[in-house]
Amino acid sequence: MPRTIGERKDAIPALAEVFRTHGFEGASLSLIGAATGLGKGSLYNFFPGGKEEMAQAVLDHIDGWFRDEVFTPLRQAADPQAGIREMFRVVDRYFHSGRRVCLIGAFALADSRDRFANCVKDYFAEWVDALAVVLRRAGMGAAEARAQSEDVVAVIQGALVLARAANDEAAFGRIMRRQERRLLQDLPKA
Amino acid sequence: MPRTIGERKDAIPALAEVFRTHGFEGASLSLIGAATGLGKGSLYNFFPGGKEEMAQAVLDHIDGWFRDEVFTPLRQAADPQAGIREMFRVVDRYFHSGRRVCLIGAFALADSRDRFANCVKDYFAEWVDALAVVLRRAGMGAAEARAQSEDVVAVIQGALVLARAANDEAAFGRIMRRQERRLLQDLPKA
DNA sequence: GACATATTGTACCGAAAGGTACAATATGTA
DNA sequence: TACATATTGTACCTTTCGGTACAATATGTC
Repeated sequence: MPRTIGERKDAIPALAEVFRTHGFEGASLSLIGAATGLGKGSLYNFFPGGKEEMAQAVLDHIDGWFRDEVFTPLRQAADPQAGIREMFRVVDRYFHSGRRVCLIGAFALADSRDRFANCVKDYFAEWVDALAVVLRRAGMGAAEARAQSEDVVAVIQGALVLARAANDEAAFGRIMRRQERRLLQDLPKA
Repeated sequence: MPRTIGERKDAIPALAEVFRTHGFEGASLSLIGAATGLGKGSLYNFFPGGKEEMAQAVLDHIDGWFRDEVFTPLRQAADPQAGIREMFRVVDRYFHSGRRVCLIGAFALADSRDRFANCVKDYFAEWVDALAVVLRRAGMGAAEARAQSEDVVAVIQGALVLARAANDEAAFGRIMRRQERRLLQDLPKA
């Protein structure tokens, strides 16, 4: 039954890049067409809801990726310390060491936030929550775990802003490494 | 000589709000007209360069404001501790305790960064630099002062992202207060 | 009041936006 | 090969975009 000349999900990485680079408003259908190599026919075949559905698909994909590669591993880490270290490693890789922007963070600042409020909200809430879980498992009190998690997630987003503003990818790595060290130091001694 | 029915600078706060809310691409001339109460005639009379000049004027205004109210007071604070506390107070007020977004941070994430690269870059560089100056004056080593400053500026930007993403203004205040406390604690004892 | 200059509203422009319609084509199944 | 379905390119639609032209008006100076 499936015709499978192209597939909807094949377009998602290219879509993500376009939205990351130009934002929701700035990502015109002609840019999207160029980036994905798809004409309007295919685009509206795969995403009948137009741009909004395309962006939603990208957000869902990112959500899923972070759940599988970051949040769940964090929550289930056998060794909390190792789990935290792994989170920083994976996140650094995901953001291309600061050369890549967080689409959800960018959407949060623009008025596209209202359009995708649930996704945007849940993404950060889940991240903070997962990190808090592993910190508690490392022996930290509930209140401090929550506070530290909020700070870490915030600083990661801020580091992306700073790195891109200064056009200095190295800044992202510096900030991430310092944050990792501080967080591990603040862990109760085993 | 000046006709002074309206004035260019009177439009800047409204312009800033529009760009903050909708981003550069999203701020259409009709939105701008509605927000400022000015028709195209006036708009292009005051800003012959169009949208780009309007945004540039807003960025310049923000730059100047932060220089006068944040950076210079920081650098010249008689008492470094008090200066730092004052910075957090002024910044919290400026961002309406997290209800208001940082236009320059938002521009940094969007592709408007390239258009206004110098402004965006200098804003953060100056902030980090001014904070590092006061930290050194408080007795901190040069390297650590720089690192701490970078972290603080990053976390402020990240806090804005988080607060807006979660639609939870209180988050901004929480993160700011924790950061202030941590920074003051890390100061060398007098 | 007359004049030069600043300010403003309106009409208009070409280009590009997002989206729709649909005929042409490719594919898998029988 | 014939058929049903999925995919795709093209032409086209309306609306809005940023911007320009310019006549009308308001203002200050003399």
